Amino acid sequence: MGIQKTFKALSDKNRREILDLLKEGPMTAGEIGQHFPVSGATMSHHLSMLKDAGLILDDRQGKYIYYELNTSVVEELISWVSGLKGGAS
Amino acid sequence: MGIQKTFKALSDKNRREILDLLKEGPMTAGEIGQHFPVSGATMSHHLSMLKDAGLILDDRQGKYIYYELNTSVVEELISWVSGLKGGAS
DNA sequence: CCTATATTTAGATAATTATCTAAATAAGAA
DNA sequence: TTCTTATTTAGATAATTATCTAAATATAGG
Repeated sequence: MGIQKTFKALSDKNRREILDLLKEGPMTAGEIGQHFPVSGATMSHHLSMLKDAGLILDDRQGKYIYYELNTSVVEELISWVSGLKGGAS
Repeated sequence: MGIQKTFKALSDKNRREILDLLKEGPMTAGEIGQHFPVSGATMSHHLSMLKDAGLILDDRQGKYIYYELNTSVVEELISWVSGLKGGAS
């Protein structure tokens, strides 16, 4: 994964809003898509970037793919950002 | 400022490395530039984005402009990221 | 197997961004 | 003022990215 992909993923407003949505719990790609004025293909692309960055996990259940937050990478992020405050590297 | 500019600023590796450098203390644009294989104009552009995001502050002293970390925006960032862990929005 | 639904992948295009060179601005020193 | 140095701004270009439509894949249910 790496911090580069994480920040790239978070640099898009739609993707940050997807994460916000997923705070409420797992949701299918289609359900997530209903909250945004973009095509399913575009939504799939955003989900793919978030997944590649490790920020979300996917879980196929039959026809549906459920996405959920992966908070373990959030820890890594907080650690990086906190490092900015910490003082000399 | 806003979280959008902050994440956009952090989505570039060079800019994150500039912040890393500035952990050691204030530095002029020229000194920062020496650490990267880019032109002065490109460095100026990166510094401008970091400044616009509120991540650094500038302080002209004669011919030089010193840049330094601005940790107050780092707080805002940590808060946003922590919100991902926190539970329902 | 065939059809319908959910999602992704492929390919194209428009917008954004990183970068460069050249020119402009700012400041100190001769 | 003129020259030199530090930095930014302007304008152009190449690379990246967000988005779309159309086609492909995956799965469930007749």
